[in-house]
Amino acid sequence: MGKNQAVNIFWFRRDLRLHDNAGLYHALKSDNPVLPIFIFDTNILTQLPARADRRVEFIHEALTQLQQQLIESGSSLIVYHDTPLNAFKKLIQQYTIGKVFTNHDYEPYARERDESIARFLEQHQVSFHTYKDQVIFEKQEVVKDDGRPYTVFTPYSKKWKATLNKFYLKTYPTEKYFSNFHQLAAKAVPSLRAIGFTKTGDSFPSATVDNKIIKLYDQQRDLPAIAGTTRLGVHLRFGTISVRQQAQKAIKLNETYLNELIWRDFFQMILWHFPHVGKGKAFKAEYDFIKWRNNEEEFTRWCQGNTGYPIVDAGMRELNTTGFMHNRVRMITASFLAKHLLIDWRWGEAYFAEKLLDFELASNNGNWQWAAGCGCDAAPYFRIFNPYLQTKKFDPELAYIKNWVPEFEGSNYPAPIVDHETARKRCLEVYKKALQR
DNA sequence: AGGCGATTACC
DNA sequence: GTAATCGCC
Repeated sequence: MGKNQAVNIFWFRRDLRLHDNAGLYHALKSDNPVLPIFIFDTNILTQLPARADRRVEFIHEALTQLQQQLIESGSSLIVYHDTPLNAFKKLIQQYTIGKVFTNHDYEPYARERDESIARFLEQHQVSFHTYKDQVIFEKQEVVKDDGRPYTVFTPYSKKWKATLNKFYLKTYPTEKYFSNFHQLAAKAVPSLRAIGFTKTGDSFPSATVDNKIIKLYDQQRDLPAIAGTTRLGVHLRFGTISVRQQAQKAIKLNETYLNELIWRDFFQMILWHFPHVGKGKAFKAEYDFIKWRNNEEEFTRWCQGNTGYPIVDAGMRELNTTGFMHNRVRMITASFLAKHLLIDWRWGEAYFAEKLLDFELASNNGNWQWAAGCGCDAAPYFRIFNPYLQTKKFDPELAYIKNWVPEFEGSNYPAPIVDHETARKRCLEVYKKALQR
């Protein structure tokens, strides 16, 4: 134990599971016993606006489960509450470390973090080994014939499907090697309170989903009144399920659902090749010339679900109440903010980022840019959702609206924040002006 | 992953 | 009158 026996480290980040975990598999097959760690990154936690945070709580629950499993293998997770650099400084003092293993993360902050950790480890003669785990294809694995990245989804998805074979969906049989975890006395996972947070009292979606939902996915996914989506986003985000196993199900059960998983790869790929989109820039630079109105009072009404457009308000209230919003309604509310209200899509992106349990930077940013028209393969600027027609198509019985905005027919319900036709024309003018430069 | 107005087709 | 089609935003 301690300094004498060399260990290798497996660093959990957004892959909070023991099964079918690429980096963990390679760690367990390596030359030393594996010490599993997790770092509550204070660089991130101190930026969070509230002390009750659904995502921190989700991670905490996932860690508690990991810990139980690790204890069964005679090992223990070591959880730090610090900056990653400080955590590794402590680790190096305490242990003789040969190698550090972890899985890829494609976000701008994560890339900088991993580069600095790699440099630090190198100075201490520790090698850093990283693996693809959270997507089926990453980086350069699916590119155009000339080697450049795709920026349009449909041809990307065709190449994605053509490239796919069993090899890419193979699960990593980590459980064969659990005896290679470093044996140590159980260490407690610090409480939420110890890392500066409180309970939200919310419950989280299940990590398993009825196959029927996936089978009917193409028919029901656009109807917000129906529980027709998987709600697995958060589990893919934090790796409490494996994307490979999920893709296997999708291939068996529903191609439309598989396409959603491909969108997820697509936006991670876009973020990797075009990191500026994750740093506040439009994918299409000319859209950064749009003169946003940015009316703060209107933004507040949008946030609170008081725009006088029932389908928009229903979505925002679902988000505020539950930390989830149905995807069809995400598109409607996003389009409404950018196009009807002419409020900078980045305000909306930030609001979703704060509220969504399943928040994923790559997908959230990609989809907001899609809705605002400034993304790769985006909705053309002149495609402006009509909230009433969207309601007629996707909530014809008004069941979703009645659930979240029960007063929508009463005299207490606000008049529309802006007339649809007026807003539509205004949007076309403002966008046109910016794009005609 | 649309919507709108005009035109045309059909009753 | 109303549904399908088209060009444009």
